[in-house]
Amino acid sequence: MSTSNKPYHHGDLRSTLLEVADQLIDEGDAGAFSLREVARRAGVSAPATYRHFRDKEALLAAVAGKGFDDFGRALSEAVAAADDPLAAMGQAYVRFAVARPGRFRLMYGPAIAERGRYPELQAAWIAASESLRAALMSRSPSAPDAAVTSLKLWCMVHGLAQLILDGMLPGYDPEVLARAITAAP
Amino acid sequence: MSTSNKPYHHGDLRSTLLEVADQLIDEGDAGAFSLREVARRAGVSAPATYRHFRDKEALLAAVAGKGFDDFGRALSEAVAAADDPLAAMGQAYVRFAVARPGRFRLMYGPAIAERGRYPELQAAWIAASESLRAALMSRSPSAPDAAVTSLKLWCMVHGLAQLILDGMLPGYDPEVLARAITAAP
DNA sequence: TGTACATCAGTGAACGCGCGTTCACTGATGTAC
DNA sequence: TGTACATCAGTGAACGCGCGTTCACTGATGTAC
Repeated sequence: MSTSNKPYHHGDLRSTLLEVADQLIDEGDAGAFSLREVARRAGVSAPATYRHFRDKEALLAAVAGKGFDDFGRALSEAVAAADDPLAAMGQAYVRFAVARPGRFRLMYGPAIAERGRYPELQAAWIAASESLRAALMSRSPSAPDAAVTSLKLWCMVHGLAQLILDGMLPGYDPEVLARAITAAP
Repeated sequence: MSTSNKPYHHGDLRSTLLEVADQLIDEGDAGAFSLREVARRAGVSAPATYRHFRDKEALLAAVAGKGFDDFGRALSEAVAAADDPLAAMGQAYVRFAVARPGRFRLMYGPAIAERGRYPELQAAWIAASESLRAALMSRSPSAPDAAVTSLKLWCMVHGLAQLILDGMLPGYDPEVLARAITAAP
């Protein structure tokens, strides 16, 4: 079949579905995401998605995996170019969450019941967590309590992102909050 | 009608619905919550719920409000009895989340689109945040950067709770993590 | 005490909906000879 | 070059489902006289 017969997607359908799903995840209220809507936007029938993903959750897992890829990249880029790697990471972390709340919630939230069922997702998370760890350890890499300090910092930054997304800090600029939180003591 | 005709709930239906909904919110995977299931468990027809709540979201908001009441109470009880109020609060915070993840997610998450539409929920949150604030300020109440320090601590504790619920810290005992995080520096 | 009446919490039936997933199929593409 | 055939990505129809919500109703309860 020629490309002109399928005007709504170019290249392989799998990538198109991923892109569309990645967009859709950030629209409307939570739970508005559906396989059928993804197919509709890709200009394809709903069953066609089953050629590329086992089921709805597998598609979500793929989107989440892509999310962690982007996340890791964003973190390490921010860290690489910064004087204060930790502060840069914190700001990048929060910026990532604020830019795409639905994607962030998908990545961290309960929509995917067992992450262990998706090796690619697992791998993407592990890769991202390496970038994260590097930034978390940047201030005092060899202190005896480095593990606890890292955990504290991660919780702090992650908690800030969550609280902002959940509307618990209304009226504050996320960037300002992120800077305040990650400022060197 | 006599009480014996309605064996599944005692006292006013509104309270029964609240209790049942509060239980249900922590069962199964997210999104399994439905008005119809709540009514079923209360031994009542689905439309009966509309005598007591405008709609599904209003019921959820009521449950969330009750959640914040309990939350605030748990925090201040923990704080009151402790040598180290901050550590006690942190542990109570995490314990609350771990004990009832669904309820915690409902309270903080996006299930209720606009919290502002539910004055009781708003009030419950404000009351709970007072207990929280008291604990957050307990270590250095008059330091010049008390606001930022409080925010940091809140983010830290909240982030830890979220990361545990989201399965990002598998294999660790939540209590131990909470203690580690809130230990005095 | 008895009766007419208003109130109102709860009922059962029905509405329209969109969902995830399955099924048998079609028709284009690539390959073997 | 031509032909028979296998492959396989995508289709349209259909499945069964449970949902939130509305509607006209019933029947018990409380009140006024």
